[in-house]
Amino acid sequence: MTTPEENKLIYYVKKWVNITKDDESAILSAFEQASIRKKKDLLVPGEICKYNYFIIKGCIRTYYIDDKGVEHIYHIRFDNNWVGDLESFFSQKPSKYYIEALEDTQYIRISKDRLDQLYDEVPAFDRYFRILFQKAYVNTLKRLNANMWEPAIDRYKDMLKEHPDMFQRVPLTYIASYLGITPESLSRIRKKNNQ
Amino acid sequence: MTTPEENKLIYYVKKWVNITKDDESAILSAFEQASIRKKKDLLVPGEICKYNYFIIKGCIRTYYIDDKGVEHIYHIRFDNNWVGDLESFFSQKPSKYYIEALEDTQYIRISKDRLDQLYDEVPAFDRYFRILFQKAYVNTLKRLNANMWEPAIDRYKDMLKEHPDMFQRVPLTYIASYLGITPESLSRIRKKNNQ
DNA sequence: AACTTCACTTGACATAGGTCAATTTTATTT
DNA sequence: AAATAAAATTGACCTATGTCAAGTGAAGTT
Repeated sequence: MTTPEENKLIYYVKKWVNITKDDESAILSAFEQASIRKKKDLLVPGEICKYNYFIIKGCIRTYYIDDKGVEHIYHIRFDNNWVGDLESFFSQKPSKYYIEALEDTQYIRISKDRLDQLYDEVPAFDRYFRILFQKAYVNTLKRLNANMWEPAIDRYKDMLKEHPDMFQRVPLTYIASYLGITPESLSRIRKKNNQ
Repeated sequence: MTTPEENKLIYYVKKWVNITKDDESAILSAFEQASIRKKKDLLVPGEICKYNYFIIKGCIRTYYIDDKGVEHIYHIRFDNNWVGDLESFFSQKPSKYYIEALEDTQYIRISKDRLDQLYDEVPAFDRYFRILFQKAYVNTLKRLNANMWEPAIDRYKDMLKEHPDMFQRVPLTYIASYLGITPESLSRIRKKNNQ
């Protein structure tokens, strides 16, 4: 009944909260499984973000395009991570973002209504997301701090250390945007770092 | 039994989740009320952040001091907001931050153990914090975006618009740090903005 | 009221990183 | 394999913001 794909979510939920067998099946039945091909969009600006996505395997980026036509990347996420435009998802108002697959990607997804239902059915799931958001918030504060007060080369070295896989799987242009610099600057930083 | 101070918290909790009268008293009994004078610290680096604080009235900043001795301000918060070093609070490991009163401040506080208890007693409180962290996360992403991709003058104008009170209550030096610039730059930006 | 400290402003100069344009390298498509 | 497109590099130059130092003003303290 439960595929290995879905069980990956259960595995990660159990890392943080206790759930019963009943909870497990309630959770699993709330998700749909799907996949998307490289370069295709899960969401484009103007659309409402109807789902919250959990990546089983693959790579997803979220970004927006500013007035001058420049892309700015918020997130690049791999296996076993959540993605979505939370703001649009929770308000059910149109999004400003693109959510795009950078690799062929398998995911599971849950709609807002279904998630709200699930929160009522399985209070532990409320707690799971409380913990998840808490961690996401702390991490984003750290990223903010690094972007405000650390030079780009330190942010680059940090990423090399924390996410070496990123450089295998994602073009440098995207990594540059995620780090808050231009591709040219990243190129120069890498050159300096290799000498 | 319940003072007006404590009821402010209940008022804000009720904005987001439904709670019973029993829940209300469970919540209220979990908090202690206290106050702190201007320029005094709720937390200094090396200490564990034992409490999460809800400001009833006053102003609190959180900041750290870098290797070069420069202060960097994360948050400046007024009445009806939460403050604390979440990372230290949840891990119960030593903090890197100062949490300091910028005005004489009344607050209520809750310890980690008591909060964990409360989450079990009142599942709605879990949900309340889920929603709170979710919002904090989205807001921090916006702040990150602004700091990465918008010029300082836009961030300044934004603050003028969204938090005009800030300029009444907080020295410009602190506002500059919060905006991610030096006091000198803020001074020049303000000059330019007035002409 | 005088003293001291802190907050703010201004100027001269420095620098990290951005911009634009050309070139090379790598990947994708036919 | 050739053709095309996309990604990455490099150089010359620019700009926003930082740094350091001096000066003025405002606020808190004795």
